[in-house]
Amino acid sequence: MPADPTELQPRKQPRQVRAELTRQRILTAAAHVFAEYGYAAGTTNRIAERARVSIGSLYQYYPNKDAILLELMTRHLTAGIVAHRQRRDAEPSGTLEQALRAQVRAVIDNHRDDPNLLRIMFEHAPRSPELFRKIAQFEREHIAYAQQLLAEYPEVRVQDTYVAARLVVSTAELVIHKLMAEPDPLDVERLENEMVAMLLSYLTAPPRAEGEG
Amino acid sequence: MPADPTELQPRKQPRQVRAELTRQRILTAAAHVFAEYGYAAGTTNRIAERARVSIGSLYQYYPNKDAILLELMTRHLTAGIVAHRQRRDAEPSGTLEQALRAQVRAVIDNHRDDPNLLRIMFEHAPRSPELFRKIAQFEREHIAYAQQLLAEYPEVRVQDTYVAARLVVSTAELVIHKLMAEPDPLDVERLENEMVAMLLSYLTAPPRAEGEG
DNA sequence: CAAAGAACTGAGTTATTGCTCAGAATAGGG
DNA sequence: CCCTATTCTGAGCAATAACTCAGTTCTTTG
Repeated sequence: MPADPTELQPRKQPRQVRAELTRQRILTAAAHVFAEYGYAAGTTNRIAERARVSIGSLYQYYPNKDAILLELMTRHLTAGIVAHRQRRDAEPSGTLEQALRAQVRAVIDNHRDDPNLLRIMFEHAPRSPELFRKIAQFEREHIAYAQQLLAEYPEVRVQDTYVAARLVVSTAELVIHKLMAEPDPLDVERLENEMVAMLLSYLTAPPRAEGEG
Repeated sequence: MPADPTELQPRKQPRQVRAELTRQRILTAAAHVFAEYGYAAGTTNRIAERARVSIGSLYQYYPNKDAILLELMTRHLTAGIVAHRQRRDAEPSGTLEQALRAQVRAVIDNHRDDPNLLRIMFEHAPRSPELFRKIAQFEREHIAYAQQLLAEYPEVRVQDTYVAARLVVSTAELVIHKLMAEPDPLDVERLENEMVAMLLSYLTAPPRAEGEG
């Protein structure tokens, strides 16, 4: 439990090429080890062993175990944000259904990347303030984008686009990850269609009178 | 990591009243300690200390740490299943909206119980086969009930009630827990209404032609 | 090619924690 | 009130894992 936040920064900046390679090897090994053993049982010695690097080298670049997971998460989220912005700025969104489908696909692809590592990072997040902050920031950006998107379509008839955006983003993320996971993963195409259908019908349903039903 | 499944059974059955009290104190203390420190940092010594019981006593009733969490989870799920069956068998379900609302409310109440402990149990589940099995069984029952419910309402126009049931159950569970959690929890009443609206519109939307939109 | 410093090594230190066990305290039946 | 069974105690054992550091190897540079 690091009290000093600088303790999460890498200890030394590599000056030689081999050092950069070592860093990269450690990171790759950590991703595999965490995904296979989980965070607690993914020991630093195991990571070093898998990276074919001595434990001492590992601690030259990462002051502690948390710092390794933090960097993995940072890289993952950064890549996600970049891809996200590219999609947003590149082509026009098309119909509402197309836009929703694009978002749903992105989550599905994200899951396929490395479900185990992903799960471990998100599980560990509540105990690591740094991770928590990073994820929260990412989510905020996600929701802001979704809200902005909803505002573009007149057929979206929800009362409050902020609440709707949060609901849509959470639903897509959580439910897709859940239903793609073991045991009994759902057929991906089916899942995609149902998810799009659900979000679409929610967003475009006529506003309901109080106490209707 | 217990290899022998009998290692998860309590070691001895209490014969005197004080023993039963000790057992209960340990369990209550464990719930608090796990909720506050998480599973890894919630050490058995801390639990014993909080229960004002010696560490030796703890190990007379629980063969290892996992067994404590397992019993907490078992009690929680059992209570959930019982309440669930009572709701199902007691009154008629009413309209579809009313039935959905009842389910959504149940999840909300469930969350309010003890969100931290709940999160920890579900996080730890993947690493504990026993826990995993218990949860899976509970979910299966949940889905089966939902599927049966959907079949009762002609206005439900989904293709496959099994898939729809899984979607509905997962969505309610995950999204509610997420949006009620820190940071920035949503207003509960609002959440309830939106969730019901989303599920209802999904279930009753007219079937969509292929490639529509 | 030699000196300086960057990078690497891995046995060992330190701290933590799950869990044991020998014995003390308490309860209940005769 | 004694004897046996039950319950409780807590110092300490054993295992594990994060992390250090003194010394070695490799790179670069003047």
